[in-house]
Amino acid sequence: MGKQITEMLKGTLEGIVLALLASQPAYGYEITARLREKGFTEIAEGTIYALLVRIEQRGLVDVTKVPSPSGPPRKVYTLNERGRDELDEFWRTWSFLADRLQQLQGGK
Amino acid sequence: MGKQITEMLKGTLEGIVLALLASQPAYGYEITARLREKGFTEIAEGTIYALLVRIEQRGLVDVTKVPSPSGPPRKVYTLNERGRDELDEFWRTWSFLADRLQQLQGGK
DNA sequence: TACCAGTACATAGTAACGCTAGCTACCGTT
DNA sequence: AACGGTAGCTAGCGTTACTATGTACTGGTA
Repeated sequence: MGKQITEMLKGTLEGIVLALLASQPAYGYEITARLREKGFTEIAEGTIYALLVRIEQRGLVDVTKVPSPSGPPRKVYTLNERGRDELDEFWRTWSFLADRLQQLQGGK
Repeated sequence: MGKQITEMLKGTLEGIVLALLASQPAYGYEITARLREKGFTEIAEGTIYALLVRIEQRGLVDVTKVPSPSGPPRKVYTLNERGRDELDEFWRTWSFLADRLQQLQGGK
């Protein structure tokens, strides 16, 4: 895939990560791995860490530091109330866009 | 809607405009109006003109100047071969993303 | 011991894009 | 003359993903 996916991810990647965290808390390295499993093979690690910094600063997640058996300590992110609100809003916005694009794609 | 849609439109707005042009040629002012009809009420005119400049420079459209009965001359944009290729690629990328988001939204 | 791969986090600089806020200009009506 | 609708254009800004690189902890192996 090319640059199109890079631009499309702007605005959606945050929602994707919030959705992952909604199913269960996770740390950065783990999130990157999960995304790769789900088909997002080209997302750079650095992108995820930067995004996590942002959502932490906006107060969408709670953070705890947990020792790792196989490396440096992990920063585990848990979605909080505000994060869930933001995720709801994300799904509404996404649906708005997806509905309209489906119309465009199907009907002439 | 808030800032989420602004970020989400990055990458998709171009595809949306290409899709509009695929159904029939149009000029900037007209495209803005059509978008508003389709529910994209908050897209600024300036955004569309800048986008049209970009896709013209990338050679995705052919341009002809047509006199208007009610104002300055119109720049009519017609999707060409490369534009159609780009649009196909856009739909593939969009489907990739939409499929994965649907999985995320539905299944836990 | 030295090296390396895997794990885990972080950041400075860059490119791309939509938005804000303006501007010019043509036309018909008031 | 003034105004609203039509039509196009642009400089500067904020946000975001990517590139590239660095640090550091652990365990295995040459």
